[in-house]
Amino acid sequence: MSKQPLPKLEDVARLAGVSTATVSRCLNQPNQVVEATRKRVQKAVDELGYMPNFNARSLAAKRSKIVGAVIPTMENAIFARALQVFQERLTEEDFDLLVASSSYKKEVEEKQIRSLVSRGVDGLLLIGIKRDRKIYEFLQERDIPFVIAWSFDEDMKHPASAQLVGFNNHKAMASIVQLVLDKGHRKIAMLAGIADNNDRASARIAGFKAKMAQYGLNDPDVIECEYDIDKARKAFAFMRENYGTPTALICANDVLAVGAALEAQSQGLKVPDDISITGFDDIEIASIISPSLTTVHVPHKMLGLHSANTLLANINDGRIVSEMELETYIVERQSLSVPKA
Amino acid sequence: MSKQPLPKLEDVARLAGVSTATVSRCLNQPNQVVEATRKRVQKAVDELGYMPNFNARSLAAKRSKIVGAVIPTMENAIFARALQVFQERLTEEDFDLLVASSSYKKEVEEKQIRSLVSRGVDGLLLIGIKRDRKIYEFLQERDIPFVIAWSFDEDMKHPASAQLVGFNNHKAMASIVQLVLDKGHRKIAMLAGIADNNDRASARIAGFKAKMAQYGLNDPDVIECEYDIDKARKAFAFMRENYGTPTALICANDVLAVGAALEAQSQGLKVPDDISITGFDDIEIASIISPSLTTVHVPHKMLGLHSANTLLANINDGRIVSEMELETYIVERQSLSVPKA
DNA sequence: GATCGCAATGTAAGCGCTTACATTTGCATT
DNA sequence: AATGCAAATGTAAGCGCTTACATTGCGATC
Repeated sequence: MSKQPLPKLEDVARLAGVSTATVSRCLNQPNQVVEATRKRVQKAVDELGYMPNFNARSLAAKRSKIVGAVIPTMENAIFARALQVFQERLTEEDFDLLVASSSYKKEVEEKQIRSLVSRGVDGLLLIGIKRDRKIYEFLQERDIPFVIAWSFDEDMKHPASAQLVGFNNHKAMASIVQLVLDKGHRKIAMLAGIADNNDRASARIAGFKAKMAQYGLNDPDVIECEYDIDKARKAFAFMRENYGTPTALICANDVLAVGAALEAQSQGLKVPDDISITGFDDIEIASIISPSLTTVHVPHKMLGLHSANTLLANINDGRIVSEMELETYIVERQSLSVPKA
Repeated sequence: MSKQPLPKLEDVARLAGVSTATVSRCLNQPNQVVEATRKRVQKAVDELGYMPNFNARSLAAKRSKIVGAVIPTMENAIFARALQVFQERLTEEDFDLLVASSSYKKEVEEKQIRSLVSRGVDGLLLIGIKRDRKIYEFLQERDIPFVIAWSFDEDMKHPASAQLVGFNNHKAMASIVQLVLDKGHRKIAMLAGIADNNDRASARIAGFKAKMAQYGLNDPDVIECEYDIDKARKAFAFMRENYGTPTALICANDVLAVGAALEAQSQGLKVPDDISITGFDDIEIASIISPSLTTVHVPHKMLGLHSANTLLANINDGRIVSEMELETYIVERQSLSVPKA
């Protein structure tokens, strides 16, 4: 209750009989201070229970030791887990993490980015490439290091100052479509994510269509749907009613695939006997649902880890790792088989 | 590249022909400024693309508009989702969120709390009650509002300054054990969380044992296990080998239950025919695994929302909501049935 | 029209640090 | 012992805001 004033640097300096500059150096560049002094200061710090005020430090030093992350949502395990690793890595270097989620909304994301920058973050983690040019300009003007994670599609324009840590969504999707085609499927539809303002979603759609076109299958059925199990169920039901039932359904992520599989099963379809379903991401749920999901494994931990490393290298040493492409691979499980005769 | 100096409050003031105090008021208490001036200032702000420096603001105003959260992990969907709601609510009030995760480690958590406080957070979200007295003293000395979420067990000592938003873990666990007993099971074991330094885990164990004791079933088998599917599988295998197979297995959360169910099935046991399994949390996976899990529904969104509200009421208006007990309920699905004859 | 009271605005002192620059110290050289 | 130089420490000017307090302006009141 008393709320006695907290000790500040000056108090430590006085008690230790040194100047504030020396105390500050003890805390920030200890090797510049001779051992005897350092010990004396440390003693004073302990005695007073001194803790630095990071806001004052950030203001004076113009660096905050805070990194910001704007992700679509923590509800999808793929982001939650990547963020977990990202945060753990940051913590190792004494950085803290400010998180914001945009719910895949462009304007929200923009606001969040500005807010985090106002907070003085030393770096920023962003998901996906596609966003207003003015945001990138904004970031560049202020010299804020940022990494763009998750996307790595050649054809995508990205600002020179960006650092990429991602995978090729187009290619990964095409590869699993190839697998489905190899199994003999031709009547293939896609349950996609909302492509608007989402380059991963649109790259996956493009990958699907491109591969289909290679087999002369033009204009395949594609329905866009939010990443939500219930919405996926409804979307799948809608698809069956309006476009008929494909022999294989490609889903833009595992959440959609789970929704579709559940709906298919509750409509009496056997998966994969009556309909094959594939996912994307390889989150835990993919191996637990039955039938387990054949899906594209996205290296989410690596994404989180390398994003952190890239950012830290830039912030701490000015080292720029401009691009890092990670590999995906297909995990074959039970939800994909050859089509019924 | 240019990195021209960013406009500051003073620049805005000069351009608008007012004092810095007036600009500051426009930004923070606009109603104290007459409309004409406000417009003029707004124009200057737009013209310069001015953005306030939050570190300077926090330093001067002694409030940061940042709330911190230390959670065990984002890997468990129950926390990720609660955090998502928590963050969304904070964003509505222009607060940002600093997150840290402790991996259930006491010392890590302590360090994180100190770090967040050093950052000048206006409030703190903590999971569970049990922690060193000195941490609570630390928080009280600094007048940091904090809410303790997830726990709400009567017998637990908690500091007067704490605000609780939780549910009764003991009671909730006892209730599902009751249900299992009602089905006729008597050979019941528990796959528990690590009780050390985790009051939810220990309360759940206590709830289990207390209910068992009511039925004269003393010293039931309890194995503690980290919340991880693979570890749960191994723990279940270990349990069978060393203690035999119960007719019902109570799990301290859904992750453990899923692990146990998968292992049981891969060992040729039918769930629930050969062994009933119950979970706790009711995360998405519980309804997706087959057989779907009978489990305790934990109102994670409400936990996130009310934690945010409680904190905001305290920070913004000094209003103290000291306790808020949320209800859990059992969701009956397929993994629990009567024991085999 | 002088007086009062309140609302709007201005002045300027910090908030608690960091760091450029100045000064002192200690030590090797001569 | 005098000299020089680098390493250690000190001095003090900010960093970009907020806010207590002082001042000004303006309509209402007598």
